[in-house]
Amino acid sequence: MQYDPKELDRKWQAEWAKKKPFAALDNSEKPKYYVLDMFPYPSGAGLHVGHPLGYIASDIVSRYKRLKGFNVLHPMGYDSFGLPAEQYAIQTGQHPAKTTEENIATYRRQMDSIGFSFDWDREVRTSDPSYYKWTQWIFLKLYDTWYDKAADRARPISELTAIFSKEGNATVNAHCDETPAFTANEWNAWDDAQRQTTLLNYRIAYLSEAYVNWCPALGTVLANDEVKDGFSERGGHPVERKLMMQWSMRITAYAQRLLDGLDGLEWSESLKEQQRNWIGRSEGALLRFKVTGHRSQVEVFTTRPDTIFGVSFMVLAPEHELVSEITTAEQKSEVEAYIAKAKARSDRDRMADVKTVSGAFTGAYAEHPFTGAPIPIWIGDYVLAGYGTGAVMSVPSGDQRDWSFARHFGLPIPSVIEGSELSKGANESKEGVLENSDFLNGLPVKEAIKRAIAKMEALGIGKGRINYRLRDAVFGRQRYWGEPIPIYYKDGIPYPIEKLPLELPAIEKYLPTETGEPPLGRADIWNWDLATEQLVENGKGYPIEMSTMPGWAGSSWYFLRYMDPHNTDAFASKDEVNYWQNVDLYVGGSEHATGHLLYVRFWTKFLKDLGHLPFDEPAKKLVNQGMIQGVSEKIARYDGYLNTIGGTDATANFYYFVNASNEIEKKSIPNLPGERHTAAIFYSNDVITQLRSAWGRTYELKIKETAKDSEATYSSKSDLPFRTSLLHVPISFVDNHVADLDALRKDRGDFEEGVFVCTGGYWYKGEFHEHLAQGQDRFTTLPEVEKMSKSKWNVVNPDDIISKYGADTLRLYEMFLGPLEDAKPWNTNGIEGTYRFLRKFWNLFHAGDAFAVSDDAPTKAELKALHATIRKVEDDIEKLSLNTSVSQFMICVNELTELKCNKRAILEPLTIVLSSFAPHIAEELWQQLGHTDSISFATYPKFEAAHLVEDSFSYPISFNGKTKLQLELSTSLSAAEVEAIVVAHPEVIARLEGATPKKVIVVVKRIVNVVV
RNA sequence: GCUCGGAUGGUGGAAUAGGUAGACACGCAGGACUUAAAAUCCUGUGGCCAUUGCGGCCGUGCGGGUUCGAUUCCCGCUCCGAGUACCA
Repeated sequence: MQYDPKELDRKWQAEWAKKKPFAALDNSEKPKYYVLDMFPYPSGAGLHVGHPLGYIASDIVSRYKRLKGFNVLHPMGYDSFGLPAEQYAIQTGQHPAKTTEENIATYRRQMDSIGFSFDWDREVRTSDPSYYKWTQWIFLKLYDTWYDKAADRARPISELTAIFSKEGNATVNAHCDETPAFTANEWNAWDDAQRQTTLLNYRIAYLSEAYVNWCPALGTVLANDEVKDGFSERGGHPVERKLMMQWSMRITAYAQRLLDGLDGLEWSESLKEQQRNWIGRSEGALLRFKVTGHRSQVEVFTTRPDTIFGVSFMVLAPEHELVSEITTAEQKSEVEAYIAKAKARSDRDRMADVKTVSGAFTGAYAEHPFTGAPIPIWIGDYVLAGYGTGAVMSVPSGDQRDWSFARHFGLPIPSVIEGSELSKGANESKEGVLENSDFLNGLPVKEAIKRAIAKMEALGIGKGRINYRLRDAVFGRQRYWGEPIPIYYKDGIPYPIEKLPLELPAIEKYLPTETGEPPLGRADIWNWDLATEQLVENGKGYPIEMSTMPGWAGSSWYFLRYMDPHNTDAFASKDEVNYWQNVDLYVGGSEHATGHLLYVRFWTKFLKDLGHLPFDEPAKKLVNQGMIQGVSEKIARYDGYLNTIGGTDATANFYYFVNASNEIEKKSIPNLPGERHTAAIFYSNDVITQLRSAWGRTYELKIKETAKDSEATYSSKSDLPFRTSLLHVPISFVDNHVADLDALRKDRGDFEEGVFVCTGGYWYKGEFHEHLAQGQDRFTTLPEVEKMSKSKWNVVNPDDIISKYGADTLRLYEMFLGPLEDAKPWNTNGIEGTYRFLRKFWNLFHAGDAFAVSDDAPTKAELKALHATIRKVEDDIEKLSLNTSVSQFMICVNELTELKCNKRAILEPLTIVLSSFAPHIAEELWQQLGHTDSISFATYPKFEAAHLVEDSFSYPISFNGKTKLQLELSTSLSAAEVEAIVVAHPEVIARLEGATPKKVIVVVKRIVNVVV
């Protein structure tokens, strides 16, 4: 029997689908282990080779843990609400549910073909009403909760209203919006509308008017983590700031807990650091400055209250609410002009241009809280409205931005730290001693900060304050394909819809309405009838919220649903939650660091606060698999002789260069006459997918594979007028007729060269000519590593690998590429090696076509090979160092092949160890070994150290740390005995040339070092 | 700018706890088998020098340090990658 991976894949995948050996048990005495992958958004493109990397790793762990006796929960599902399906729906009119369904089918087929051991009976889809019923339920809990800072946890609103009716809000220490004080009597006298309006200031899910990231092209608002450099993360459309009524989540209430919780997590340091930076805690003081001649005060946040005597001016953000109030008549026009200018600048421009200093003087002055000195108040766009209080006390001697501003506008720069050199820039160091600072003089900075805050608090002008960069998360999206927010409005006041799920209504078109409402504004039946708790025709009930939830809503709790996916009474039963607890190993991409991974922690802590969970972190251990990048071959040089009909026109020789930003740079070739043309070729692996010329023509090319003189033409699905496909040709073929090519060869060893024959045409001197040249045009490409993406023509599909080598080879090879967490370009260079390994493994069991395993007793060498592997693989899986496990398997099989080992006592346990990596071949051989049950029910073999004990060890003998010879000595010898043998050894004596060693270091079973 | 990673042969990458640098694999070169090719197998493969023999020297981005001994620890650089950015 020959190793036939395709047949084994088919056979065992069918068997697993039928017998479900990977089902997690609901009521088990076994210890649990929860291995979770980040579930995918099912895009139309399907999986590429990068996606399965993490899934393969987690699958290996899952299968291993089962062998180790754990009840393993290893589920998979789909994050199936989202923008692309909706965009596609807008273009085609197809319901997003339909395309989503189709995409899921593709994903499922591809995942099955890799042989993952998911428990598919637990699949979840965030767009399924039976799932989002609970997303909506959690939303209502968030709506019905406030954050008690005193108790440091979320509490039901009912407990808040109870306090209000007894004591008003004076005693409440809540994380909330600014709310005027009221008494119990006032509260009790209010009508419901007024109470509800007030409560919105306290609710964790709340409606408020706020500046949001508005993306006009997408017609929706976006959360901060969905905006990158002023553009939407999806689609890359410009984003602007807009004041809107919006649902938000008071995640800021959890800022400190989200920060503290990181310490106990086994997540990568870089990921924890990203979250820490995103939360952005800074300690300092909040203090108020009186504005001369006004009742209003300017409040500022500073991390350096010690530099208070270095304040020489203040700057407000242009949007600051006090600007219009305090600006003097003389300065009014200047200030207004500046505000107008600042508004016109997009965030993008503002960010790109951080060097330019700009601002305007308001004409107003504040009073220094200690000296009473007048401090001019300016506005400037380097102060952000959204951070701190939107105003700063400027200390030009201690802050570079303040320093630049002061320099630009000729404001004073008083020194407050001894020895500051202020002619070239500010002194931002936190080391140093205060000067010119009244009661702070002579104190070191850290001490002065404490003293300053104490004094401010004593005088009642300020207080110590911790500020966070983290913003509340905008929750509403003006989209169709998301969870409806279960809220109706009565006189503009929001109320919850308790009857869930509130299902997404059908609509005709998926665009916003003509009046600018979200797509749900197109639904005819989107009113709520209170009496019947039913949807009713618009106008017959209360209008329902038209925005939907963001993509991160469904993914913020999905790990809980897997525990009990079919429960209709709760998101998951208490029993299941208590048994499975949180995720033991979570595998996914680091791009979710400040989005999903923050939100899921937030919701977990929230649900813990309400008593629904016994833990407050979703995942104990998290591993980020590195991105598998694609390699795009880009033309670095192209030499073409453009032949016209009837003759060769060598004057059209041209040359171009594709630079790093994928732009084509024209380069002229000295001493060669003619017009210069440019072109770019994109291809993946062996096939060029596209040739675009700079003059707008795309060529179809017929390729000559010159080495074998066979012709190959590739057709394409593209609707481009001409189409290109190329094969590599051996470098030796290329007649390098242009001198620069040699320079290129020297610079880079990784280029490819080829020749193509063009049967398309080209534009020359304004005329189109059919191209008849054969084998004349030459190109040189350089590979460039970039993200694998459809638009870059560099996607490698796992299906191709599987159909050629089978799933086990793909699994092993992806692990063998390198450390799981490293980013690495995809290449198939080594795939033959892993395939060869599997065949060698198979051959251990077979003699010719016959299964031939003997029951003879194993030798010591065979046992050693086996047990070294048992231990190494076990250690490696715990560390997720899976590339070295694959190496170990190769070493072991090489040794067993050498030993001609075909013994059951060795091969059977080895098959179990390998089964988590290469399950198909393992199942087959397990069956051939006579087992009827799936190998996933086997037990991981026990490592026995005795088999690795050696009688002798080959000591490396080094002189001054440099190894010179080996001595085979018994391992039972003591250090002193080894030393005695070594110094008496003739070769050692010869090397010493009569000298006496100063010292001999012996580390038993490791090394001997003779110091001369 | 700041934060966090990283730098080892032609390539991907190994190297418990400071203890034989380069495991394993690819590629390449030579050989066997074959009409031929594929597949398979064998041998070699960090660099330089010597190869009539043993061998010798250098070598983990660069410069220092600690140590009997440093890819590993410490100090100072260079370069690359990722994240983040007027955050007061």
